[in-house]
Amino acid sequence: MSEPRKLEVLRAIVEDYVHSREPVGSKALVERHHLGVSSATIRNDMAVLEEEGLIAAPHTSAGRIPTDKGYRLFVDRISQVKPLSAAERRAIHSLLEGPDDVDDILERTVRLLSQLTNQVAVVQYPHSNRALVRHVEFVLLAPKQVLVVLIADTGSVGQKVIEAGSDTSNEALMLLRSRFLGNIAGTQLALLPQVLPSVVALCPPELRSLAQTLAHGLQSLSDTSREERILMAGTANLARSNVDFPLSIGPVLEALEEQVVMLRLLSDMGDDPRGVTVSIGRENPYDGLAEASVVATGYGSGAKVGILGPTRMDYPTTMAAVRAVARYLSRILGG
Amino acid sequence: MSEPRKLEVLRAIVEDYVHSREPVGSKALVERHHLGVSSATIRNDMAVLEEEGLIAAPHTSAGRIPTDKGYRLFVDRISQVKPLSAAERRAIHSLLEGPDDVDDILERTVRLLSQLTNQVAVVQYPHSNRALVRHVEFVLLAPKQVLVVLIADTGSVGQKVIEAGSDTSNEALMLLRSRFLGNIAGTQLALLPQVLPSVVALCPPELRSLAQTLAHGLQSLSDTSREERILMAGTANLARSNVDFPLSIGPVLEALEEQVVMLRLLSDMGDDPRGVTVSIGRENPYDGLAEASVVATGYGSGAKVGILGPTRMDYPTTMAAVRAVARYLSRILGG
DNA sequence: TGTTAGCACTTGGGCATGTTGAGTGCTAAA
DNA sequence: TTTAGCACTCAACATGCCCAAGTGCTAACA
Repeated sequence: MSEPRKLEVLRAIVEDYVHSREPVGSKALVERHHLGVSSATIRNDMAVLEEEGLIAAPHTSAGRIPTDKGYRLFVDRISQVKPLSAAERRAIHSLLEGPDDVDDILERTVRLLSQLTNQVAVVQYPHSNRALVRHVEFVLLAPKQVLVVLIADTGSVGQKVIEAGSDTSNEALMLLRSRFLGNIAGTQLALLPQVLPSVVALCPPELRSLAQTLAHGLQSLSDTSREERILMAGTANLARSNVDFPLSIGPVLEALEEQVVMLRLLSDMGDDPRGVTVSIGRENPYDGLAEASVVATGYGSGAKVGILGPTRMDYPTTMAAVRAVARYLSRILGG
Repeated sequence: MSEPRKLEVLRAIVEDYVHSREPVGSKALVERHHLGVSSATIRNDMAVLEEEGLIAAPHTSAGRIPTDKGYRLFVDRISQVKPLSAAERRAIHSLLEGPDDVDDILERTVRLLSQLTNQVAVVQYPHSNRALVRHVEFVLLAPKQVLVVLIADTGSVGQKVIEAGSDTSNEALMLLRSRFLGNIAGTQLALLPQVLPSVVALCPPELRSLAQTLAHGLQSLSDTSREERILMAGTANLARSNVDFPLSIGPVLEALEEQVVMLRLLSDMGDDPRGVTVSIGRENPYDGLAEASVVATGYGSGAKVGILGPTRMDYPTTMAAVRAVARYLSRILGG
């Protein structure tokens, strides 16, 4: 058997199966694709493919379906990313051009991506390493409760309520606010952990403890709050794509609800700067996603966008959509 | 037939069906509940109930299942709200006592409620009519782009990016900020629409247009941004509860994703201050929820909490959980 | 008048059986 | 290496059958 034809057969099987949702047999293959050989030859090739673990037969006399490994090879070596249709490009343009809030943009992005791919779309809040401190605000909510607000020049706003060890006055907060602001305005968020201690040291001794608490709050706002959130849309697509045969949708929904799981999933995926990364079926670190694939890529300075869907998905088109959306996102939000 | 027994039969049918998921017949009924009569009598009663549209038979020789109308009567007249178990009370206490962020509290609330009821939990952001303006911030993001931040004394933070008509300087924003702050600090958010115009009028003519834009931004932050958001958790429960027979889960997921739909749904439900409100099956204004019920109630100053699940749910227990959670929420967030 | 026992009737679900068609693997020839 | 041919396998579907659960009705009963 010739190597190129073998790949061609695999490609045909994947495409047909994705399209029809049914195991594909040798005869149907030669009819739909004009490979220049007979069904018997295809059968031989299929036997080899099966031996190599690239395809499998649900039962003795049914067609073959791709295995995770088969999809993997398909994605890595065969499929070429399809260009988006003009209509899709237009959709991306028009939906993402409104120059609004970061939150707004992200929300529209997931929506768009889920509609484009008919899958569940997920986006991580952008990394803001290079963001600078714009403003700091301390608001006294209760005698021992302070709301800490950190505003970056990128337009992202972080907030957190913290507990003060002892009663606090508005005056003290005013004072501390100007101290902090004077010293860290314009500083990179990423550098806060290094800068904050010295600011605390400058504060009057009687406020030192409060300052320490506030600094701690600011720091946690700077590194975690934003980057560790995700947004998603299109969960209804899960139900749609599995209308006939029951992929267990439950575990998938559970995974989607656990932000921690999704975040780990996304960050575990290599950050291939050339293109999108695909994680197929059991390659996923989470058991509930054994029948699902994730297609994701980075945008901006390292955060992820992507989709999640059944292993049986149209990889070329999906990958194209994810890549395109990520590019626009990078452009809009800046590197 | 005696009226009280008829109701008793309906109650028994509902309870058995909720529990077993299977149509319940006359014989099984007399066995499991010690009504003092024979199955034949029950059959007669059932015939009457069916005539009144309270129960229905899937096919000729199967048991009966409650109709929407049957559930309605059950909820309105029969079921008495069950007290929560001690364990459940404890769960509510411990999970909601951490004195954190509003967002934090709400997030934990939906989680708790979904676990308590095994349904999808939904909570609307609290109405903050009585909240006072604590702070206002304008941040220049780009020459024509300003981030408007509004902080209330309740700890809620609203933010929005707006487009300025012409180039803007930091100095101008500084000036406007202090003007605004001086005039509206301490004002009720709900009163902003009345107060803001006069503030704008006080600004220097050359900044009047910008001030107008900013005021508009503040106003939209005050009335809409927070109250029109919802949080939800437990969508995976949808899949679980319908594992055997396929309630079309797709439309429900779609509804859940559309915040607008959910918001309307919640606010359309009467604001019965005495207890929880239930909307059953086709009573729901949204078609996709024809096989679902919503159990909700108000908390704080009018926002809603509730759950969504299949019509075949354990109403008494669910209602108890919703009510209990709402009470705690009111207590924590203050009226 | 309401309740009960008895009985004929309906019907979905389970089961055993038969049939069909798609698809395979193998062999022998080209 | 490819191909035609053929025996074989097996899920899916259909058919017929029986059974159990459940109903509605009628006639007797308290």
